[in-house]
Amino acid sequence: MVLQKRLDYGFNGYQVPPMPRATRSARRRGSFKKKHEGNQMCAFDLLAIVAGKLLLDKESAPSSSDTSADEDQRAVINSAVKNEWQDEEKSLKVEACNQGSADKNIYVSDLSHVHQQGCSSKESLVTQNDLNLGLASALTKPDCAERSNAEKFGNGQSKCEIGTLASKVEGGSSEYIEFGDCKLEAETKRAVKDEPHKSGMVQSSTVANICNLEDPVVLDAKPPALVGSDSSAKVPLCGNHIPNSSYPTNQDDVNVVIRDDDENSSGCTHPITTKKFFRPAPRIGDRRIRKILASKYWKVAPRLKDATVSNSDRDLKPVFRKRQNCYRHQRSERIYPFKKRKHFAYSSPSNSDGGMGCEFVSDSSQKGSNEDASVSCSRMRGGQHTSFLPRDSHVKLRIKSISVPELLIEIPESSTVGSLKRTVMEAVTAILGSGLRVGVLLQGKKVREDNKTLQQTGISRNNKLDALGFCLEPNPSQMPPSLCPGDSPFFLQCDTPQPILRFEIKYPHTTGVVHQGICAVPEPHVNNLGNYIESDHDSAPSPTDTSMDKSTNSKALVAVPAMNVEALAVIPAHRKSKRSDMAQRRIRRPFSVTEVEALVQAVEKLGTGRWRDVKLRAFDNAKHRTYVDLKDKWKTLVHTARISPQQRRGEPVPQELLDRVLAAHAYWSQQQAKQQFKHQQAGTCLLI
DNA sequence: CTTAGGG
DNA sequence: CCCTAAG
Repeated sequence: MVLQKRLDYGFNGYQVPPMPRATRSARRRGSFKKKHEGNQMCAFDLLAIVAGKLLLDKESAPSSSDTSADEDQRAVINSAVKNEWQDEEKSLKVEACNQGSADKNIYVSDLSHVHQQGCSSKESLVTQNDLNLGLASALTKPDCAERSNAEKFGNGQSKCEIGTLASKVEGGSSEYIEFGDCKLEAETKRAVKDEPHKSGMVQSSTVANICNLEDPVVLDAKPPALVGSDSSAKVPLCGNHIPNSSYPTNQDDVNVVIRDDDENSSGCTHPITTKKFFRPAPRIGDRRIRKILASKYWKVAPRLKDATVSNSDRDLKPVFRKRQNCYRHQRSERIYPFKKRKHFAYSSPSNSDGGMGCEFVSDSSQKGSNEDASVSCSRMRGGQHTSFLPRDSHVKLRIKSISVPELLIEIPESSTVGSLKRTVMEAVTAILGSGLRVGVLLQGKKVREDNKTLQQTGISRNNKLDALGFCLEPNPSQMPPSLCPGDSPFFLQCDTPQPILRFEIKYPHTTGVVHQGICAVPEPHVNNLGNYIESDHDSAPSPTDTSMDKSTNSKALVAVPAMNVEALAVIPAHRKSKRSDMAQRRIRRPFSVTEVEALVQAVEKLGTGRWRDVKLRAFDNAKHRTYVDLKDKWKTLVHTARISPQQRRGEPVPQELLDRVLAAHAYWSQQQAKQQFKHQQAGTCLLI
């Protein structure tokens, strides 16, 4: 059992931080380019990552808030939940909604799917004020004592309503770990984060296993996508619209499912598993990121290695380390402007955007409907294609959801929040940057014949397109040969038949608040993971454990038919992944006169060749000013001082300061010249 | 990582 | 501000 953790994210105008700067080495390799600009992750991506897998539903929220509507809505949700959790492996449910404004509600849950409704699951959440996201992880495939409980819960409470848990957990204590602008609830007791001051709020979460697994077929006929059918769109799914009170409350049940931190510390609940899974990383590094691709790792972008660089600090002399840390920290604290990510939902007109399920709409006048689809992602509405016009064969589809690769992340408990942020960001960046491919699913089956026409394939406006879906898959071409599917049976056996990246946040020591990963992993898999993690992430996992629960696989397949390892080989891996970029240009922050003065003063004292010292001396707490920035500023100051006042721009710098700049510059230039002269002298002397 | 410089 | 070469 991997996860009994309940996580909560409270998003409130979440601003997506930019990808971390590329490391120097990365940049040197030319793997880091500005072209990445504009490909920022959105909060939702972050969530996806954190959750390991998730499903995001977006619903247009009508203004209506009447009770009966809510009831209906709830029914829909319940249905959705039921479907979503059909598979035991699904362990997370994330929900979010855009408060107040009745335009967007987002529900996120497991399955590595992101359902998009309306158009913006891919839209930056940043733009959505008052957005709250709630994520709850539930138990997964238990094999210990809790399993029985879980099953009991799952079966007995299979009809558990989505709001039930919310109400159950309500009032529970919770601790949050700041995570970006969102908070990660470390405590397991509550699934819902309530923000009273907000007009809306995250309303509820669901726990895995609450649904019976008896009929997997149902998924095919009734994909998750359908959950939020039209009717649901009429009523806000989240926020205060749904009275929590109306849901049964059963704290006990919640407890059963959700693991408590205390339990973890004692380690009695899942002694073996947990320990293996979260045992402290030997010495690999402060941060390790593992990405597992179905049966193997997806090689993490080179820069991820940088994360381990910090380890070397330990070997450094204290002073030196301090210095490095200082800068590292500084960099990590850089603030980047947000840019809407254009990854899937809005870009790549040539490819259908990834998504699970889509909506076919008759469109007699339009062609290239795929483009439209990407722009207006919305829920598939079964049987809504009523207005088809006979003469036009074009199909218009709206991709409502998308499968998000999973990631595996491991990070020491002692890590800073900042490093956590960076880690996640790096992982996401690596994934997104490694190239994704779109897979097409029909009736739950992968459509591999790229050359077939839509009609031949059965994707036509005349057919029921309920089961049409898209998914994102790692691009094989981006993976190291050794990591290609098929090479290692190991992961093929795991619960993740699809080339999804498994992402987990792990805390080596089980004493902390959050020890559990965020995604559900079957026990066997967990063990393997544990071993795996021990090794360097470049090494291939050893196929030691073959006792995987195949039944799990099948379930997973049913639930997530989109991802099929084999499919990877089918699709040509040609396109050079347009790496979505990782770092973004920092926002421009003009120096204030005060800063200039401080700079001038420091330079007067230290000279022009010791920018690090200048930084430490005068800008030690200005995390956004790097020594390079200071150096550059000095450069511009000198230039400014030399040009006529009329040519100067921006906030005028007092002439007095400029004079000092010139003076200092002249002085230190002279000193520098002298130094060089001395060196030359010495050199010549030696030669002579 | 820091510096120094070009862009 | 970014990017790189160089130390």
